[in-house]
Amino acid sequence: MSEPAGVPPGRVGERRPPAHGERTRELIVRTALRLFAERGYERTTMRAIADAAGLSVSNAYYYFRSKDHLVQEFYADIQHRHREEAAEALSRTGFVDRLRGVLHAGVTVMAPYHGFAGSFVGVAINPRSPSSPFSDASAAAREAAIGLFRDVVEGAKPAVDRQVRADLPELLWLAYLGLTLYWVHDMSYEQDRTRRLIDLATPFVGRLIRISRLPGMRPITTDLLWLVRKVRS
Amino acid sequence: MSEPAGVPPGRVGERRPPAHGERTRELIVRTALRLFAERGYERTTMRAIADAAGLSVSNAYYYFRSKDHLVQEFYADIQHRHREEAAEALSRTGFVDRLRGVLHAGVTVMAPYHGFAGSFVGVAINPRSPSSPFSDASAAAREAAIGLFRDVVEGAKPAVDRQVRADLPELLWLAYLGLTLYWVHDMSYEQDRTRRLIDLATPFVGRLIRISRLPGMRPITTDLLWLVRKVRS
DNA sequence: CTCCGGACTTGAACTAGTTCAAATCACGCT
DNA sequence: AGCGTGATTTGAACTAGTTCAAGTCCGGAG
Repeated sequence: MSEPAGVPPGRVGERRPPAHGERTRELIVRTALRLFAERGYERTTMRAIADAAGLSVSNAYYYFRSKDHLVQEFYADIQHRHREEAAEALSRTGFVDRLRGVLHAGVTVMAPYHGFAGSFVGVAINPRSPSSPFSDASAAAREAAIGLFRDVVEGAKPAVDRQVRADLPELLWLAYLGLTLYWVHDMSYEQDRTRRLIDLATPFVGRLIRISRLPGMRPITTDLLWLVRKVRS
Repeated sequence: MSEPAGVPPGRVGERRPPAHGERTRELIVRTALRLFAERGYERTTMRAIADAAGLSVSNAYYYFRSKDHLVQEFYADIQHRHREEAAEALSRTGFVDRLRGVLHAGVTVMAPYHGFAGSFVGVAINPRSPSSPFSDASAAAREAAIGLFRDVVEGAKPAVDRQVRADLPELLWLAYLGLTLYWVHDMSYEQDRTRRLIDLATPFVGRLIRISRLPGMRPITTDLLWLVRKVRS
């Protein structure tokens, strides 16, 4: 599994001296993303990608160690667009409004890929896969995603209770991963169920957070947060 | 994707007139399971399975439409052994004790497969896969698994609050799926983290259930259950 | 201009899941 | 015993991800 002799042409977030290959690399990504959207992941062969980009298959493999690594690129792209799509929601003030908006933005951005997202998730769920959300390789994308939820929390007015503020972004991100799993399995028209889940669950989350600081609940909240911290990898 | 001309040699739970092929079918399953345990999923090729069982590859495909379908068989096996391993825990009385025991039993049974369980989960998470826990094909296995948690709930003394009793088994099963995901990603020695999570989280679940019927909590519990029902496929 | 090393490309193979058309086998019926 | 039919079985191909060894290309050193 060590890097091939040639060169490791850079992970997602990495910057290197501008080589000529950068162009080719981007061409491959763009072509792959287009074909994924057109025909789905499994039915887009590496040969098809190479053909459509006007290269040889082995050349594509010079830039991406495997088809999985292309998926990683896909995530980076989605992540980026999620941020953009979420901008409007982040201009609101209420915590629940912000959270709901950001979640809907995520669903909106992923929508075109719903048909074959299962394949992607299947790849990503494997701890060994570079595109696993917990892998070192996707550390950058993960930080960005958690950062989005940090914005949700920190920009909220009235401010979120201090006790939970630190842990909440990561928890929300985890919940978002869960929501994605739900979405993948959601076969309703235009994934309406997922939309509805967001609309129903976000006020509930807000309520729980508000309740969490009532005198009677404090010890439970404390214990739960302790559990969460204890259990985090 | 319709059945091949020959015959659909039966889904997991199905009974058919005892054909000769039944033997062969079981031979394949046993061989595959052994090889999976020995070398993992990906490195066990269909050719290797066929060789070890003394058949041709295409013959194996006569009995199993795909490698994924073999995974389904794997789940059925695990499920069965989970039940056996859980027997002792189900002889206890306290809800938390029972739940904890059943969860530990699950982890114990899965342990030998931890190294490559990621591949299995990756296959199963795809809604299209027959081995998805939500698929029609695994309805039987799913019912059995939920049944296990129903036993946990219904056999508990003192009895679990009536309000949540109906929904709890399915929720616990979902939580168990989540626990499995955690376990897959748990790289600690002998998955100790997962064990610890079980030990910490089960009393917590017990506490939440007890609290849920306090007068102040009732409306929240009701709303949450309503949400759960609304959101279930 | 020429040469060198590293960046980039490529066609040909290799592997493994899957399919297919053509056997072969088993067995009840005549 | 001979036959028909459906159940089994098989070798050979096909597809697609991946690897490999052998180039080709390009920019800077001399």
